[in-house]
Amino acid sequence: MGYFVEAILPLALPQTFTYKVNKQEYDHLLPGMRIAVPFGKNRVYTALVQKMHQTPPQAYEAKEIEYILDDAPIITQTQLQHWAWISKYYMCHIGEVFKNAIPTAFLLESETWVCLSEDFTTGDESQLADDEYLLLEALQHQSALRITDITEILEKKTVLPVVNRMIKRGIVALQAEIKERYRPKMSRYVMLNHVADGEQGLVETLDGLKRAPKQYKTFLVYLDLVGDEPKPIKVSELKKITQDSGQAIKGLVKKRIFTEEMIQEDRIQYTGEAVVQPSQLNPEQELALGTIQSAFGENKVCLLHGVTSSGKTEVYVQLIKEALEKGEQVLYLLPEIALTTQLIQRLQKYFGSYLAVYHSKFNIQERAEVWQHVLECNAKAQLVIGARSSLFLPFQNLGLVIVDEEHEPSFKQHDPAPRYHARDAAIVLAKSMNAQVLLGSATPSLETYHNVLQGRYGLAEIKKRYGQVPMPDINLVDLKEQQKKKRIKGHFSEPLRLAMEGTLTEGKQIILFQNRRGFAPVMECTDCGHCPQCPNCDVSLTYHAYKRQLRCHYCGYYSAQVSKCHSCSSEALDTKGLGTEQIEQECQELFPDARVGRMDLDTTRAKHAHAKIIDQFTSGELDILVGTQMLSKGLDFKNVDLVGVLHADGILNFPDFRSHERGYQLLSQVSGRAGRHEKRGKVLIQTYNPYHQILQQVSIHDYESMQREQMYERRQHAYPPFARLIRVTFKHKDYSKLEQASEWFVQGMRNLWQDRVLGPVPPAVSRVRNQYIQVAVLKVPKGHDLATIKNSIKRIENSFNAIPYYRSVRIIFDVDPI
DNA sequence: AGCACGCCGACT
DNA sequence: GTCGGCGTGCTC
Repeated sequence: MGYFVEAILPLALPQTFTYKVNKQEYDHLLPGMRIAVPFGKNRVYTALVQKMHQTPPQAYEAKEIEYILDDAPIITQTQLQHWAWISKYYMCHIGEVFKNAIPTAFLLESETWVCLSEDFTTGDESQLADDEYLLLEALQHQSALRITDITEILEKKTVLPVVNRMIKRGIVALQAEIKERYRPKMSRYVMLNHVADGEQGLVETLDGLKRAPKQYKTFLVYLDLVGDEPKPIKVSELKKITQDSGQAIKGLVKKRIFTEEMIQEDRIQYTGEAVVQPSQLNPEQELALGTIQSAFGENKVCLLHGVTSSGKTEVYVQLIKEALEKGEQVLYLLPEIALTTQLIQRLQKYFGSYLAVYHSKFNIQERAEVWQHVLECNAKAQLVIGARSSLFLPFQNLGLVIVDEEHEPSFKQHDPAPRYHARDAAIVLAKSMNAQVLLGSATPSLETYHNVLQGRYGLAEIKKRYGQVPMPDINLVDLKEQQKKKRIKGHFSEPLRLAMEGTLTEGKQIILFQNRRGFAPVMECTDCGHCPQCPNCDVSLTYHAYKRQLRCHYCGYYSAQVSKCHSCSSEALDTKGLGTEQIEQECQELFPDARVGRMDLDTTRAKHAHAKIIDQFTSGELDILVGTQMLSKGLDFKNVDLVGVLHADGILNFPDFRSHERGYQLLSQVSGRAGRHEKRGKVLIQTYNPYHQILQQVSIHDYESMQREQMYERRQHAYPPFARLIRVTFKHKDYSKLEQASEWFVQGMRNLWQDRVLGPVPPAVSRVRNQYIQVAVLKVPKGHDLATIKNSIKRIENSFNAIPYYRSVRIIFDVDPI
């Protein structure tokens, strides 16, 4: 007898682990609380209590827990069940779900510290080796050192033998310390003091500052930055604009015109109250709302299929409002790229302080805070808007889930495990909590649409744009013909150039869309055709003009630009291909007076670069914006009249069964950026194949035909939504071992499922970070029991791992891969 | 997943 | 002879 706890550790291990607790701890602990537990020789992990019991383990002696971290569960029972579902459905370990689901601030990490032993006395240093002496000396200056510090001090990789020798001789000792990972980043902000508030106050204040020109200027800049509502402004930002050394601000604080406060970064945006009542719905929206509500009445998931800028958000707002009034929690899921300040500010106007944002870009304390609010059903986070991971928040009283841009592939987590689809997991979660689910899109995924056609989901449609704005006028430009007539300059056809010229003269804005960085320029030798390759991955290096470097997009490898061909030593090197950078340059050459901006992963990796470019574009500081797909989501630019797609074929011609569906979605979404207000927008799509079905369908906004044709194809070839896929990826650095091993595994699968197994084949990029890759796919037709099949795959994996030679090959399962 | 342990080649 | 590489096995 005794008291035990089953603990989930944040590791990719199949089982839970059993620890011993005393009676008192046993009475206190509940499933969902965190505990610190010893694991292995020298480590401590934050684990989660899965359940309590009194059955001692047979095969080993359970260790005691280190201590308890919570007074109450931070994970609900429902959530634990949902985690179990995710780990089973997506074939991953529960520990991986745990690690991914929880804000990192909740996962303490143990760190081993080395310090001088208590019974060490100076005097016996004489027999020490050089590095031992170095370590001792370092410890006499600093009381404790991390292993990584020691690695630096001794300038070698393996320092543990040295440390161990010294432990044996009683000179040093180890300390395991648990530390909180998080340290909030505070910045100084200033805000208008209440005294100076109001029109009257402002005038008086300005009068009072007449004799302090620097302060006067600073004050004006502040007013300019805040706009109508008083909010704190970062001191460093203010300083930068006013070129102030800090004296002026100090003066203003001293005069009590400003108040000073330290505010945590990123937390600033969600103050402020609801200021606007939701607007009246138009008849189409009203109708859609009714349909949605009746689907909810039958406890059905409902799809809201509304064309771009049909005002789907207003319908959401209505539903959210109703749920909030009932005191229910609401989760609003969006793809990461659509989580822009634009949308958040808009929702904030309606819901004010009920709104919380949960998103990986926010700091970990902020996330931990939202977590707490949700757990306590606090009104401050009654409405959560976030990317896929917000699915894991500890909702207790969830009433409504909205999955906006439901078709977006980024709802599926790719790496690391759990490789879950947020939309699908949200539907499962909502079912278990009796919450309603609304999926929204202008271009629904075929999976969802299939469910609609089958009658499983309800369907509400809005076919008109909001406020009588007509759908954009989409034209296809035949590049082949243009080429024949020699009308192409760079990558711009004549119609596109003319349209751009016209738009610029009218003072309107242009968005140019160039899909994916895969088309980034590669260096090529014009003599022998050689093109520099990444030494670690199976891809060509791409040329980045702004740093004059060749870079690998897969592993980050880079080299200075080469001046000679490695293969034939010729100096005739040229960049070919089509990247956003090159388009930007060409734009500048064609329209020297236009102000051109660019947005892609490279320009926007820096923290606020993204927002800055969008701001510049919105405020009219830029005329032309060149970018990748991140431009297609959630942005509402009022002044854009023209959208140009430079090379549509690149979107349609890649070898994936979803490429046509994806192409339709992408092009429709991008086109939707044109003419969102008043005037009818124009879209020009350049292509070598203007008769392509998908392009034709895009140009007349014919989702219906696209859907019907694609469904037919999918049914013919037994692809989703008519079958489920399970992808198995194999990775190893030894190519021939990988080949043998994957062949062995796939043979095992083929014995059970014959020709429904595809592969193994190397993927498009067959080596990344020096690891070779093979991929196999199993098609599971609808009606087969997925759980049984997964068990069989797991059994094959077990036999596979029993073969020592194969065991080092990494196997990754991806259920419903995207 | 980490991380220790143990075996083997390549350098002082 | 030690250093550092990598394969193997274990973690309650």
